[in-house]
Amino acid sequence: MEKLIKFISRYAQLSPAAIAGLKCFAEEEKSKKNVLILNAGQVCHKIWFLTSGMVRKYQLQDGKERTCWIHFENEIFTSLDSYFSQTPSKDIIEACEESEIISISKEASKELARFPEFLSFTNALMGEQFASIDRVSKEFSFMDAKQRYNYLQKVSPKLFQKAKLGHIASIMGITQETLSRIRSKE
Amino acid sequence: MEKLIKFISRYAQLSPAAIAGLKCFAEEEKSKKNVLILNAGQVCHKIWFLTSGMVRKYQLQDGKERTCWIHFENEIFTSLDSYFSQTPSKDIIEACEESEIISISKEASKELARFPEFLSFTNALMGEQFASIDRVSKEFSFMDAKQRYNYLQKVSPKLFQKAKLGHIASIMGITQETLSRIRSKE
DNA sequence: GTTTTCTTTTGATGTAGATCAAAAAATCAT
DNA sequence: ATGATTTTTTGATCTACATCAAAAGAAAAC
Repeated sequence: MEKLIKFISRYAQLSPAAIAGLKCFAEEEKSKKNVLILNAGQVCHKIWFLTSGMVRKYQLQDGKERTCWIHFENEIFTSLDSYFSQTPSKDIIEACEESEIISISKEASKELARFPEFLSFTNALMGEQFASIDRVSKEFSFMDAKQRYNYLQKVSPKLFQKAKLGHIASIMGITQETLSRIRSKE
Repeated sequence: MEKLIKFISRYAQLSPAAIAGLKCFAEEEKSKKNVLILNAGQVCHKIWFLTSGMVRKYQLQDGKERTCWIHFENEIFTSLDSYFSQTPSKDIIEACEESEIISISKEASKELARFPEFLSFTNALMGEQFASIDRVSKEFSFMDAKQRYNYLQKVSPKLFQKAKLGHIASIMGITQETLSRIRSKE
């Protein structure tokens, strides 16, 4: 919980009351390796904070897994589409290894919105995420495979230390074979 | 202005005071054909509503124009990245034809945030945009050129009535020649 | 109504990355 | 350790789309 509070305070100063509220509404959970945190078809009611471990978000497309992103500790994750539109999720979220997560439900968020600091936190976070999604998705679309490789190594070095090749390739929008060949030519 | 109020009331019920505030802070502008609304390098301080006309958002990449999207009447637009991160824009926004727009500056937004209806409008809008960007960008990345063509025709038929082939192709992430060939095979 | 300019189409050729198949390497279970 | 399973690499071939070049068509200017 301390890690989450520290995370939030990078965006807004939390009053003791807000911290108490957070402790009351946020739930700490553990998830074992390969266990699903969210399955396709479910409506996503929560936003999660990853205290420790590694979590993968992917979709099934024609029977194939398409990895969207892999999160590491001190990151926030959810199924954006499902959470905000409250429709069944296409995203599947799974723990890649034993992970500790904190969940905040949509209702809890509404309660916490009574604290203005919390509201400015969520606003700042959403703005940051917006900017980041917009920027990264455009930059990515201009790059070829090699450039994406270099870019990803910069923005998420942990990915290359911990994730499987196939998953990294999928994030890059290429096949595992192509990524293997890129790597061998370095 | 009436169109904007109507647009907002799809998300939140506006009180007479909020409407008065909006009329006070929102600025109506006209933009002639091929005039830039936002240039690359500028920090974007506004969100715009397009009352009438047609507006294109693009970036320059290695001297080439890459069209991100084209907006039509009753749509909201801005440079997401620049507006939310307050960094110089890579996006260039231009009126493709004589257009009427309404601008709301970041400061005006802050003032208007005193009206809770306005806050719930922006929250709902941001949530919807989030969901939409997340969903569309993923769906798009799974599709080949022909599928993107069919998809775009569904979600933005106006695009095909009014925009140039080269711009549509650019949105699809392909060359104009390829789009021309796709069209000829229908 | 011609000429100029801009937009779209058509053709020939090139290439990044996909697909299929199988070997090699690494990890796991017993 | 030893075999079983998973992950990564390597090779051969294929394909969707890019690039370059030029013709055809449409729109704008005079």
